[in-house]
Amino acid sequence: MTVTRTDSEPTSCCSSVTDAALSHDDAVDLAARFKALADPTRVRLLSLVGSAAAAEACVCDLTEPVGLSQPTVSHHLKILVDAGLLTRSKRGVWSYYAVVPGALEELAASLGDSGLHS
Amino acid sequence: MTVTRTDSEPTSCCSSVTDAALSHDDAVDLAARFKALADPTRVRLLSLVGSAAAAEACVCDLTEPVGLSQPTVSHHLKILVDAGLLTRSKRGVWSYYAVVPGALEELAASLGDSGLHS
DNA sequence: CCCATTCATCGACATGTGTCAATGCATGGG
DNA sequence: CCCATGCATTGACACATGTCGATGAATGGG
Repeated sequence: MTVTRTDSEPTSCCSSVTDAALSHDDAVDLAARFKALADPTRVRLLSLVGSAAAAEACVCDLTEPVGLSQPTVSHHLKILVDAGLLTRSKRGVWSYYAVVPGALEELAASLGDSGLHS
Repeated sequence: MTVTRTDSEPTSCCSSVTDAALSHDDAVDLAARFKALADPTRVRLLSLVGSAAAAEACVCDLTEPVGLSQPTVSHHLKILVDAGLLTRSKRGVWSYYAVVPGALEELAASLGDSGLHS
């Protein structure tokens, strides 16, 4: 449940938080993605997947570094996938997670590209 | 309570999430700041304050746009201040809030400057 | 065909979070 | 000196969230 941000192309293209007063819907959309990053475990998982040698990682490689149970790790990974920050590709018995290209950059742009004109 | 991120200069200077595996403490620090943005009301408040004509706003100017009670707005503003995203300056009976210069840009850098080398 | 492995889902629990009404606390005007 | 005003704090409540053990589902090997 939660966000289920299936795809939904960016509701507004190039607005940053402090550029103009955000609409209610834009604020909801932005906050939903930030909420996915509002947990140390998920930030760490994103970091682990993104910095992996093969640019992807399976759950079995992630449980030990974060020190949590497998169901909990799967739970966090699902949240990151639903937020559009990770992708999941199942090959054989393994589920490989990878960072969505440009997703973090887009989020960063929504945050602070207002600093570019200062 | 919550974060009480009084100041604490950035524990790590120039690391982005997907650059290398974040340490546990770095992940906690990053997630704490993202948590402040993990609510639509707070994103909206940040937007309202940042886009205000005088670059600052008092509580009385913010309650009506977000459609919440005054205590709730004060609560959210306190969270944003504790996260180091807003400053509060009291003049007379009014409390004026302003966006901390560079705070959002720094957060954005921690997020996605890894995209610059792609 | 059976079993081990990998992962997702479920149910349950403690804790955290957003919200409000009521109250407290300064400040400034009469 | 008293009172109105703007804001912060408190207490309370419903709800969301992180975590785990147990279970289910799918794949691949013997």
